[in-house]
Amino acid sequence: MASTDTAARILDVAERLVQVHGFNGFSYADIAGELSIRKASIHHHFPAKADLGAALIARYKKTFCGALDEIYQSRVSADLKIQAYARLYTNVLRKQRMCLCGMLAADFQTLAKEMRDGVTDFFSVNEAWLTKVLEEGRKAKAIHFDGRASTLAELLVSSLEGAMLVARSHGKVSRFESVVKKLLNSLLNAASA
Amino acid sequence: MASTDTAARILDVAERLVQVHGFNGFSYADIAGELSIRKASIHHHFPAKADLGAALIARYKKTFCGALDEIYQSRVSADLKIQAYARLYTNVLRKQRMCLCGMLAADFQTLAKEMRDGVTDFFSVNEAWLTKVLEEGRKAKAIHFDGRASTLAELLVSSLEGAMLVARSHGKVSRFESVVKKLLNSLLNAASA
DNA sequence: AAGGATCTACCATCTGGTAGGTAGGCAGGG
DNA sequence: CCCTGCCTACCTACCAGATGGTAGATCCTT
Repeated sequence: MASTDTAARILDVAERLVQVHGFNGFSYADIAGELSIRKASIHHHFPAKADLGAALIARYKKTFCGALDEIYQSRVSADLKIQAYARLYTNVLRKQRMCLCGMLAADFQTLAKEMRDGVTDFFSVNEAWLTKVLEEGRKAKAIHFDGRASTLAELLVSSLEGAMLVARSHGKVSRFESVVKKLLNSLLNAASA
Repeated sequence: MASTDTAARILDVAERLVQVHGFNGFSYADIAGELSIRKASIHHHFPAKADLGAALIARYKKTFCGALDEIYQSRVSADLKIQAYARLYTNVLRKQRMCLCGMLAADFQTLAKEMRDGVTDFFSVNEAWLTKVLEEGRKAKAIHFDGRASTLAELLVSSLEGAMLVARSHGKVSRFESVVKKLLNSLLNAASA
């Protein structure tokens, strides 16, 4: 019980540190200090930093997929689903954080293979989900766009990640929101959020 | 002479290392090893890592602004100018690199103030340039869009940076290119590249 | 008693950075 | 013309602190 709890608290702190400072911008000592435990305890739960990173990605992906499922289950039109999707990003940015996998994409070349695969898969899952929603939305005439849904899905993921990245250096969530509104309006012929 | 040369070679290596590994993903020792000089020599030219980073940003910005000027001077329509702008990004990605300031935007929270200001300014300069080109293009009816040009400029920068970020983890330039084509097509009613 | 969880104490290596010295170039003064 | 002084570039050698990681003891719960 205490075990699970500590492991979860380690992941909580590590997740925030990665999202704010990047994977190479924090150390086991930072986590230990914040939780008032020893570095060795962290190594007990996550032997190497790559293990911690992999666990971080797995948990983040699981949570994110849960949110995607929930949005998908909600019986609303496709454009509202996409807007809800974008709101997932806004909520992360509100916490002054970058998307975990977006941040790890920047650190990509320095990551262990297991972590790289996790990051790549995260984006693939996102794109697959969006592709599905876009295709269904087009069929139902809830949204209108030309070309392959998958390309549009890739564009949406790219733009949202990029908007977070740039907005963070401006320190303004409002900038992110106006950009996203413009993005969805232009790409989906959707009503403004 | 030799001075300038060494400093420039240090910047060349450091630039690539930042663009590939991030600002916290390389050390003075990495640069020294690659150039077969000693760490102290690098400290001679750039006393602290933040000085190196600031010089990196300044040089990158200067080069980039030169390219922007050149595009602006070319007497082509606005949509072709925007396409040329996007090609600047493609050329960086072809070298398997992330935009220097895009990468630094990820590391933003760990940077010294001078570097932060440089990164923020880089994006502002880009957005200002795009805003100008977009407004002129709209006036000349070369491109068509609704709303503020500045918002669209912010969207373009965000999307291009994000597309680079995500494409790098997929290792595919082609993915970046198709996304950018879709982006420009959708936003500017422009001819395909 | 056994197990996991946590601790203290350590380690080798790497980090950014400093101190101090050497070699060469170039000015000015005798 | 040569000597002196100074400057820049670069070096060796070093440092304190941080890094990821390990070994082994202790504690706590079942």
